[in-house]
Amino acid sequence: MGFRSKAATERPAGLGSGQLMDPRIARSHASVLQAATALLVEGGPDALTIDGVVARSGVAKSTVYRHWATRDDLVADVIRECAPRVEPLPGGLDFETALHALTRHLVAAMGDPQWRRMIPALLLLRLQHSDVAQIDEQLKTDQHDLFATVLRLGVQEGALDRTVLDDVDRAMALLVGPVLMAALVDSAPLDDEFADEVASQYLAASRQRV
Amino acid sequence: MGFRSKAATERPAGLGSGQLMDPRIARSHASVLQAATALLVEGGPDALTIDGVVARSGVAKSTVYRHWATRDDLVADVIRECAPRVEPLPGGLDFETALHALTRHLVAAMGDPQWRRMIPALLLLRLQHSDVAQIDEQLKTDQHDLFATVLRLGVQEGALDRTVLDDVDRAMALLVGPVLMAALVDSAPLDDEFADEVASQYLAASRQRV
DNA sequence: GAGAAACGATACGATACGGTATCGTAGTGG
DNA sequence: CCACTACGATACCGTATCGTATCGTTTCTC
Repeated sequence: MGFRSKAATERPAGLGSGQLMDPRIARSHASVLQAATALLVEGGPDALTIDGVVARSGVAKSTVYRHWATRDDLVADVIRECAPRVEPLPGGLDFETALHALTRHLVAAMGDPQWRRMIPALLLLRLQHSDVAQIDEQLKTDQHDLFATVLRLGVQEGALDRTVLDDVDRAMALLVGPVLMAALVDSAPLDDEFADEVASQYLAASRQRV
Repeated sequence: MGFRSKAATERPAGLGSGQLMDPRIARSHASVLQAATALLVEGGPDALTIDGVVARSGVAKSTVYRHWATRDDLVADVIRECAPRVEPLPGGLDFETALHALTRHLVAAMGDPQWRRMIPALLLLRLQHSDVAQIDEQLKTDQHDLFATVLRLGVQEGALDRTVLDDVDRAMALLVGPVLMAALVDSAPLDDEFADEVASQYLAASRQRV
């Protein structure tokens, strides 16, 4: 993932955390990232070329290569920047409301048009690009953990069979799948109503099972 | 989509349908298509290059361009060839069994490893490639019609509210989504058990609604 | 204000790829 | 057996792209 990029977003050694880095670096870094993101979103991975970024951002090619060692590093950074952050849910919720909060959080994350356009690129690049593969795995495990805690809640309340915890991924397929499909194919609007429908559907099925 | 490709798979004018075409054409056509498919599956759209196809298939470049006017036509043909064929369900089924048959048919189609690897490519290419976009739309409308007939069955039996027919796409998101997710992310095995689970979940939720 | 660091502009090399053209060869169908 | 057609090999052109190198200029930091 290009340590140069990391170095550009952190402070140089020997500076306090209040101390900001060279604003020139921040500027060019941000400009490049923005242009690269736009290109990736609009035209897919092939459209994200160095020359394209140079033309669109107004940043010189030499500067781009000062921040990213290679084009692949830039691509990975763009995806990493756009990927939704998985944040834990507030504690103290009962299972049903937690599940609804989870699906709502999900549709909100997948609703970001930039991210929606980036998902196919992520699915493709992760197969050949180890950095992108790592981003994908990170995202997956974070979501997995989040779902596991919510499902554990359901088990504790007796609403779910204990065995769901043995196959969290399967439950995720049932819950995330519809949202992913809606995001990829525009088969349903990504609003809270849809989120609630997905959650309710899962709950209805689990009630019947128990 | 390259009329040349079409011409290569059909018989020259003036021949009866029993009459086969020049076997040399069939051979080279098949070899190219097979090599191109492998390249697309293994390395994504970028890996499907003419030179790569030439190297892998043993067919000369001039021959490739005799059958396909351009690289994009070849790509479209590869996707078209691999895309699952949507065939109507047997008539006379009741709603529940029809729905289960539908989801089973679905997991069978999405289970094809070649097609699974091709879905991200399809999702990306349809945005810039009109031929691929057409394949995607064709597939979508075929599936839509299939689901519509099954859902109509549910309405006739009183198992579904009449309003589902106003938003077949939403129902498809709920039913196809989990399967798509499982195919893309390997979150669940694509077997009949999973298909039945998806169908049952949808049924449980709809029973509760009515 | 001076030194240092980042930047812009540009030229350049290497490579990969799409697509065309040519020509001799081999297989097919009548 | 013969004309015809498809094929293989190869050379070639134009272009896009990655990545490097150089050098004068701007801008920040101290």
